Amino acid sequence: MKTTKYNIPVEATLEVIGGKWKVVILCHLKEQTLRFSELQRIIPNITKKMLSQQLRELEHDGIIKRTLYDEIPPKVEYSLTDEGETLREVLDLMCSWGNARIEKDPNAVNLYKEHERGWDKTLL
Amino acid sequence: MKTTKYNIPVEATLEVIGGKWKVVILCHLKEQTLRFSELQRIIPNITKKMLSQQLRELEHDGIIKRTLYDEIPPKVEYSLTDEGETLREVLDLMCSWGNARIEKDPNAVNLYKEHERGWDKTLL
DNA sequence: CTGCATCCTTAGCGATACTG
DNA sequence: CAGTATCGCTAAGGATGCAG
Repeated sequence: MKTTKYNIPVEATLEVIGGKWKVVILCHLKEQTLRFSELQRIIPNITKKMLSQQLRELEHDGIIKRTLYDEIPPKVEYSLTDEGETLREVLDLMCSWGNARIEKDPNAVNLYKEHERGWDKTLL
Repeated sequence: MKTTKYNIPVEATLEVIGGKWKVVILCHLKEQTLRFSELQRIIPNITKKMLSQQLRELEHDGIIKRTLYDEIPPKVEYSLTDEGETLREVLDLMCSWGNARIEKDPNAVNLYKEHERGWDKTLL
């Protein structure tokens, strides 16, 4: 039983979409239903373990829906639930804010954390 | 010079407001200018080190403004910059989404009390 | 009051191997 | 294809003390 008390309501949001990967995953799923392997491909830096873990948590929180097709080979699709759809506005805004920031100053963003690994993926 | 590329633009947003504390800090600062000690008081679980660290990063990223009053004892105020103001929509939405989610969960809503000090240890 | 320095703990995350 | 299991590292985060 969960006995968490929030000091401020936004912590409830962070509990659901916080962490390194969930917003990225949801930003893809809000555009289209995707299979596990498709998510892996368009999120190049995530490991299977993390992807699986984050998807399970999002499913547990009622944000995404997991559809298993009983085929060989297995096929699983992930999509937003109705509850997940209520996040669409938030996700859209976060995406467009990121876009605006990148266009404003493409360099300023990474001046601070020099230690961070650069991603040379051609995919964007 | 190293150039960091994002696989998806929203990662630029996460780089600025990601982590455990920044959204919480900004949700307070979007309502009012606050001193260091005031932030410490209304975010009971944050340590001085983390608060200081997160504030510095937010300042470096141009999101908040640090105003030092040359007094004894020292007085420092934090507020949103114009760039920080562009986050207000995002923050507002995240806050209201959290509110809505709490209201859906009778258990959590009963445990939540705004601006009360510390955690209710009787519930932990 | 506002913070930085130091040391330490933790848990998030990753690499790899394995399974139905 | 879609995961799980195990191990281990590292960076995030925490406790404490010192300083302007």
